Amino acid sequence: MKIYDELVARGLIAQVTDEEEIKQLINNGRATFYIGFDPTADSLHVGHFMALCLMKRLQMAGNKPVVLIGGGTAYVGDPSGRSDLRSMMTPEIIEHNSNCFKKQMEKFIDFGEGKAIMVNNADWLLKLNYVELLREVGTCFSVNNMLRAECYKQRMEKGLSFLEFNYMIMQSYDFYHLFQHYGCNMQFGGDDQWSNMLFGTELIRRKLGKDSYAMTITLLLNSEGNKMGKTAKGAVWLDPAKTTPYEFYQYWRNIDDADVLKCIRMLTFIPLEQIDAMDQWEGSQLNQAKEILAYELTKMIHGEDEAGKAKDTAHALFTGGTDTNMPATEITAGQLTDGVIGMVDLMVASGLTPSKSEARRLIQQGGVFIDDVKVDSIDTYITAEQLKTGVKVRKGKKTYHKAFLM
RNA sequence: GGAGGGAUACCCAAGAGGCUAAAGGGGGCAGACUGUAAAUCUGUUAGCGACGCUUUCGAAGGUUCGAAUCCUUCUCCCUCCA
Repeated sequence: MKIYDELVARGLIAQVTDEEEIKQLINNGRATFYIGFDPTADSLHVGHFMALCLMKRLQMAGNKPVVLIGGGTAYVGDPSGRSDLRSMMTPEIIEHNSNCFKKQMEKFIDFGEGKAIMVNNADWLLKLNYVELLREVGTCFSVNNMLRAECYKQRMEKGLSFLEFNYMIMQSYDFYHLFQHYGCNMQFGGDDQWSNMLFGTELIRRKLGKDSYAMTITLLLNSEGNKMGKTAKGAVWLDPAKTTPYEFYQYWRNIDDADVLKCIRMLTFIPLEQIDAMDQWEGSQLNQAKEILAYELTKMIHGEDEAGKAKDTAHALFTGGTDTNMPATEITAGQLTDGVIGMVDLMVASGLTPSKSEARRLIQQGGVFIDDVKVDSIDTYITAEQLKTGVKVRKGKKTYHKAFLM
């Protein structure tokens, strides 16, 4: 199966400008394509991961990826998919985030000689002169058309600042720049980028009279139509310091039935025939599929060792065994009073609850367990002896934490 | 620049001098049921030395025994006119 058909079969492609042409280009490894990543945080998240996977797949098929770090566009801020103004980032933060992105990407994409390149649009965008830019590309953009773009429509009611309105022009300019200087003839991105990307191809056509192509990746939505990779606490990060491998594993392990196969198809490199076989799975077998998904993804991001550990830990915890890999907190002697620590304080010390009030509430509702025995009073105390061997604190059904005394 | 409207907890949204730590919904968390899923039902959802105390209704002042509610100034947002 050719790469393009595989992408379609995996459900990765959302929209394309010229299907035949794009098919030809990528199937024959003749595309030089770019995907932009704005450094809005100090770690990549699941959304970026999809784009990187696509990049990897295309690279394996002989195409040349260009990773564009949006060090310049981050100064402006993309209004797409946002209902309010982004807070402006300082140059220092942008710089820092860009570096973090770089490091994480190098794990996925082979930046070897001639294989792929990484560029930063700060290198050309920040040098632009306002009036010169207006004269160079200003006539190529119709405000009427821009306002019709989906990404702005949503903002017409809430308000859209001129700063953000210009984001599209910056992104279009990037494509134009890369087309000229790096022979980049294709742009990929999330589906929310579609209008920004189209204006890029339009700019190239008007300025250079050449064709260029754009393709968007399906947004990873769950069965309820919300973006995946987000939790109440924020994004699911790829940086192990922000989302531990175990948490990462658990995120996928706990996914809805309805979303498992879709995720396996879109995110893993498991051969399609194998995935098609899983399509029939139901009930407890489908539960197995979640484990496969969680393991595969954790392996890709954190490596085989970490994935194995996460899996073992999960098995041990959920089947009642003991395991040393669960998140742990060290209690110091100073936190003890008369050789004991109150259950409420222990909850807070281990980060299981943000406040004592919440810890109390949780205990009163019967949601806290020590070594799998329900804690039935907020006046429960844990002794130094117990802590020396380590106690397993469980909050609810799924959150485990170990506390021990050094 | 002018005329109106608005800002309430994680989000949406009621409240218009004491009965309000603030209705309702969403989301989150926990319990029951389960397959570490979904759906459903129940509880809970500011903090703390906890039948009490402290902080919280955009910000700062003021009136009052008492303010999310009344007054003054300021900040931000929206709509209409220019």
